[in-house]
Amino acid sequence: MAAEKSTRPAHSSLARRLGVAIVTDHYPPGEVLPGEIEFAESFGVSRSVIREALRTLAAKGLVESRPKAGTRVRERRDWNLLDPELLGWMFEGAPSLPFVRSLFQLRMIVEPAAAEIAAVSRSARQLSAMGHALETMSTYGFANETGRAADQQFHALILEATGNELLVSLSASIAAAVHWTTFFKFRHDKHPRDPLPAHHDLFEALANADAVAARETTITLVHQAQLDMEAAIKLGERRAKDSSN
Amino acid sequence: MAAEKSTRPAHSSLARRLGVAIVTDHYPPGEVLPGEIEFAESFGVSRSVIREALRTLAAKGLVESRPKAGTRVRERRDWNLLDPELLGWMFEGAPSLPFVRSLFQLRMIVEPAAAEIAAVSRSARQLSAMGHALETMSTYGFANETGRAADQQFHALILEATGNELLVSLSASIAAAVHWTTFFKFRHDKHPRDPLPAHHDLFEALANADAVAARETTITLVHQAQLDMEAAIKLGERRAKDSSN
DNA sequence: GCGGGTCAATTAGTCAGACAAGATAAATTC
DNA sequence: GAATTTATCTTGTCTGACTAATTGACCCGC
Repeated sequence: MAAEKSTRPAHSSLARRLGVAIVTDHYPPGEVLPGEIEFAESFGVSRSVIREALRTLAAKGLVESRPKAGTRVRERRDWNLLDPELLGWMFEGAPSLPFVRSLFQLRMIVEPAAAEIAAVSRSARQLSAMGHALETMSTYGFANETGRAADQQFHALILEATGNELLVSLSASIAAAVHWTTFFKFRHDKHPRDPLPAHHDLFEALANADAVAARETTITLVHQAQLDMEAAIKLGERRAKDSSN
Repeated sequence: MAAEKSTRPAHSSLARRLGVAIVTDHYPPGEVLPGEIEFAESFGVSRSVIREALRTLAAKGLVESRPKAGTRVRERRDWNLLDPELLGWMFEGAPSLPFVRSLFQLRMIVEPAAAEIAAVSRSARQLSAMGHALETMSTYGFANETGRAADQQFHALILEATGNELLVSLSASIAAAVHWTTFFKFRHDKHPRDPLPAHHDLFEALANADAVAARETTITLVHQAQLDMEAAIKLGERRAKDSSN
C-alpha cells in the first residue's frame, strides 16, 4: 500500500522492509523467522530475493542464519547500530527517548572533540568551503531542503578537516540519523530556536584556529539541538496521547 | 592455500576474501569488478554464491551494483569503517600508520569520555564483574588468549556501564580492531610495557566513582597502548625492509 | 531411570539454466 | 555532425533441484 521505491531492486526494498520490521520490534530478538520458502511466498518473491535481503541484514548484524536452526533475529547488542542505513531504519518509526539521548550523548562526545581537532588542522580551502555552506544555510534556512543539505555539508567539512577517516565515517552515520531527527523535528514544530548564530560562532572559532572556542561552541550547538529534539518528541507523544483518548 | 574455515558457508568465506582484497587495495575504488558469471567461475562457485557475497559487501558500503554498469568498488569515504567485520579485514594485512593513528585518536576521544560516564553510573554488580575480569587478566597476562579475553571483557563492561547502547556498539567495533592490533603487537614484540598497573588504577577510579580519575587513567592507558603499537609497526616495517634488501 | 550415541527429518546452502529489465555504447538516420 | 534508434551486455529475478549440516528424537546400553 505504501509508495514503493520505483526502480529499486526487490532485494533492496525487502531488506529495508525487514530491517525496519526488526528494529521496530515487529520481529523481536531471539525470534526465528519463517523458513525461506514460506517467507518468500508471503512476500510474493523468489527465494533468491529473500536470501539476498537476509544477507544484507546479516551483514549489519541483525540476523543470523544456520542450517536447520533457521534464521533468527540477533540480540540488540549485536546490531551494528552505527550503520547509516540501520540508523535510518531506526527513525522510520518514532525513536524512543533513551535512544535519542544515547545519540546526543555520543554527539556530545565526538563532535566537540572533532571541532577541536579541525580548528587546528583545517586547510584554507576547507575553511572557504565551510564559509560557502554557511552562507547557503543563511539564505535558505533549515526548513528548506537546500538549507539542510548545506548544514550537513558544513558539518561534513569539519569532520573532513580532522583528517581522521574513522571520525568521518562515524559522523556520516550520525549525520544520517541527524537528518532524520531534523526532519522529525520540523515535522512537529515549525519554529525551534534558530541555530544559525551558533553556526556562525563555530565558523569564527575555526577561522581563528581557536580550539577551545570551537569545542565550546560545538557543545552549545549540540546542546541546543538536543533541547529542540526532546521538546519535539514530548510534543509528539502528547499529541499521540490526545488523539488516542 | 590458507587454512579455510572448515564448515562455513561459501558465500561468507567469499565475502571475507573479497572484502580483504578490496580493503588491501587489490581492487582499488572506482574499479569495476568482473561480471558475475565470469567472477563466479574464477572462484569455482555458482552465481548465487557470488551474488550473496556481493550483497554482504554492499551492505557494508564497499561495493555498489547497477544493471549493465556492473559492480564497482565504492570510494573509501563511503565504506562503513566502523563495521566490526570490516575493521577486522583491515588488519588482515599490515595496517597503515595513518589508519592506526586515526584509530587511536578515536579511542582517545571516546574511551576517556565513556570511562567518565561509567564512573558515575556503574552498578555494584558491574563493578564486581570488572573486578573479576581484572583478576583473570592479572593471572593469565596479555600473551595468553584467556587473558586477552578478560581484557576485552573488562573494557566491554565499562562501556556497558555507560548505559549508552551506541557507545557499546562503537566500542564493539573498536574492540574488534584492538583485538587485531593486540595480536599484531604481540606478534612482533613479546615484551611491551605491562598495562596491568594502569588497569588497576582505572578500576580504582571506577570503584570510587571518581569521574576525573577515570578519564585520566583511561587516557594514560590508551596512550600507552598507542606507543606500544607504533613501536611494533615500525619494528615490523624495519624487518620487512631488511628482509627485502 | 538415565546418559550417551545413532539416525532421520528439516532447513539453509549451493547449483544450473533461463528469461526480464534496464543502461550503455554502437550504429543508423536525418 | 547530432540526435535517435538499435543492439547487446550485465544485473536482477525466477524455477526447481540437489547437497549438506544441524538438530531433535529415538534407541540402546549402563
